[in-house]
Order: sequence, then C-alpha cells, then structure tokens
Amino acid sequence: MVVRSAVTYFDVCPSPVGDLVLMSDGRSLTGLMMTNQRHTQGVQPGWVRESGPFVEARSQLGQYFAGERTEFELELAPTGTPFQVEVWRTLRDIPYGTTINYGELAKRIGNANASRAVGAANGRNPIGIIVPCHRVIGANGSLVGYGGGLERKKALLALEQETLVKRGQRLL
Amino acid sequence: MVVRSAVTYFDVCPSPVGDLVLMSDGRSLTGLMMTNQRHTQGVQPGWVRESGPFVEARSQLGQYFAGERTEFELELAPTGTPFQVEVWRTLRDIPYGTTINYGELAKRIGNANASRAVGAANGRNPIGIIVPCHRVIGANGSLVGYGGGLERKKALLALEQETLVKRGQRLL
DNA sequence: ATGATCATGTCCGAAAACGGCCAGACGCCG
DNA sequence: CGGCGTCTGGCCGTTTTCGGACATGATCAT
Repeated sequence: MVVRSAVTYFDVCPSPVGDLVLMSDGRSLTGLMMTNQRHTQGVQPGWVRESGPFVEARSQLGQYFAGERTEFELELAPTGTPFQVEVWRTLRDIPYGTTINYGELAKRIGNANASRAVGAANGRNPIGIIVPCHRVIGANGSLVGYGGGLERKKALLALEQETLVKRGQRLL
Repeated sequence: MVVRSAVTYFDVCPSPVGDLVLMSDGRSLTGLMMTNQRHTQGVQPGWVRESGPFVEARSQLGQYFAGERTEFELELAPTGTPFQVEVWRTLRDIPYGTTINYGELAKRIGNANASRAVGAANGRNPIGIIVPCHRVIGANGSLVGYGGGLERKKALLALEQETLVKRGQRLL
C-alpha cells in the first residue's frame, strides 16, 4: 500500500435513480457513482467536498432526467487501462435511446473477439449515466447486468425511450 | 497499467559520484537518483525540467561534497509504504560519518526481526545521499550492497570519514 | 567454524480465476 | 419446419493469488 497525494473533489447530487456522487480532479469530471454500485468504494477520507466544479454537470444531469437533454457536453477524464479508456470513449458514440450488444462494441474497437473483456471494462466504467454503459445489452436482447443494478439500467433505457416517443422521434 | 496525472519537476546536478537527478512535487524534494541506480527508472516522459525548486538542494549538496556540510536541512517528501517511510525517517537520525547495521536499524523501528525487510526498504530509498542509506552496513562490517553500486557507497563513507579527520573530530 | 532454519515487508513474474459474452449444437414442443 | 431454452467451448483483459527473491541476522544443530 502506497500513499499518494492528489486532490479529489466530490459533491452529492439527488436524482430519480438515487443520490449520485460526482468526482473531479478540479478540471474534468472523473467519476459518477450511484449508491450501492459495485466496483466503487464510495467517498474516501481526504476527498474535498466542493460544489463549484460540478455546477455544469448537475445542470446537464437535471436536464437529462427531465427528458430535455440527449447528449452531455462535459469534459471527462476517467482513469483506467488503455483498453478500458478506449471502451469508455467508444461508449459515448452510442446514440441516445439506442442499444447495441457487447460483441458489436468489441467489433468497433477492432477486436471482435473481445466481447467478454468489453463487458468487464463496461462494468468498471467510472462515470455512469454520462458515459452510457447502460445502452449495451446482450446479443439476445437481455439486459445482462449493470453495476448500479438492473433496475436502474431498465429505468434509464425506459426514460430514453419515453423521451423519444414524446418528442415524436420514435413510434414506440 | 493505469494512467495518472500529477506534475513532477526534475533537474540534473553534477557531483563527484556522477550526475544526480533531483525530483520534486513543486514543494518538497521527492527523489534523488544517481546514474545506473537499481530500482529507479530515470527521467520519465511528462516530467517538467525546472531548476527553481532545486536551488537550495543543489547548494547543500555542493557543500556536502566539499566537506563543508554534515547535515541536510531540506523539506523531504518521499512516497512509499508506511513501513518504508518509517525506515527512511529513521535513517536521517544516523549521525554523519557513523555506521550502524541493519539489525540495529530494525530494532530502532521496534521490530527487531525485520532486519531483512529493513534492507529491502533501504534499497528502495528514493532520496539517496540526503537520506543516508549508505551509512547502514552488515553486522560483520561488510558493505553488503548499495543501489548506486558499492563503489559509490564506499566513496560516500570515505568522504565523511576524511572530513571528520580533517576537522580533527576523529583520529582515524 | 560451518551450515540450515526462520522471521519480515515488499516487489515481481507466472499462473489461475473471474466476468455485464457469444456462436453453435442440441433437444423439445407446437 | 421454425422457435425457444439450455449447455458447451472458446475468446479476452483484468484481478487475484502464489512462490521466490532480496542491501540481514539471531539461533540452533552439526
């Protein structure tokens, strides 16, 4: 165990899927954790609570949950392995309200056989919702899994569906 | 492998035992590497060369090698495990020109059986010379080992001996 | 004297286990 | 014939686990 010094800012933001913990390095958004989410450890001692860096993020999240925003415009800086970063970057290209399967995502990265590894990387996505890992489902149509629980995954997909229907951009 | 962002400043300083690479986080000294030193990786891409933070360190190092300084007065911030940090902190209490063995050092830390672990921690000392790991030798008097090579260890000990003799603070 | 044994914290390499998968092969049932 | 579960084997990156190796030295048996 090695001690490192690096400031991490955080703030808590309520939402229809429970409280969200936003994280930042002071410049970019580095994380968005939901309550009871797997593979995350919650707020760590030493983190500094500061609402300043998150004004824009909270605003856009509010619009998203209100069905008024389909794309986030935020500077993100998730940290992970090169492979993971590549996966997370590709996730942002999945259009609002649509879904693809893990194999297709693997194909887009250039390694068609890495579907399973893509699933693992997906599960470690540090910035949920904004990096839309919830739009990736099984090849047979099943939701398969979600770090924040399948209920939340279903709710997010439903929200996006309903929004498109209301807007008349989709029949059903 | 995970990518992290944190500024590291460095500068190169000539010395009688070869060029020294000084490192800093902008506030404290975090490292002093010699050429061909084990367990160090040299200057990394992304480090910023800056002489400002090292003015005082270079001055005191010059005095040390000139035999005009027996104790360093610098703010240090080596990073490591709690055990290692404890070892390195204790190293600074070994007086100039004297030596102790690894077992004695282990005893001072409070774990008399950890002599071997102390040796390992000694080898990972990130701030050579200033944190005087060269003053620790085997219980039988042999030099045992040194990250920068036994030649340098011998030279440093000889320098300190000669300085004390010249000053008349030691007979031989 | 000489050699084997053990205690201690950390690092490093190799190997194994583990997942938010998927395609193909069956078996079953209308 | 389809259509739909289930099972199997293979694929991939990451994480965990494990066995040595060390900048040693006190102890005990030969």
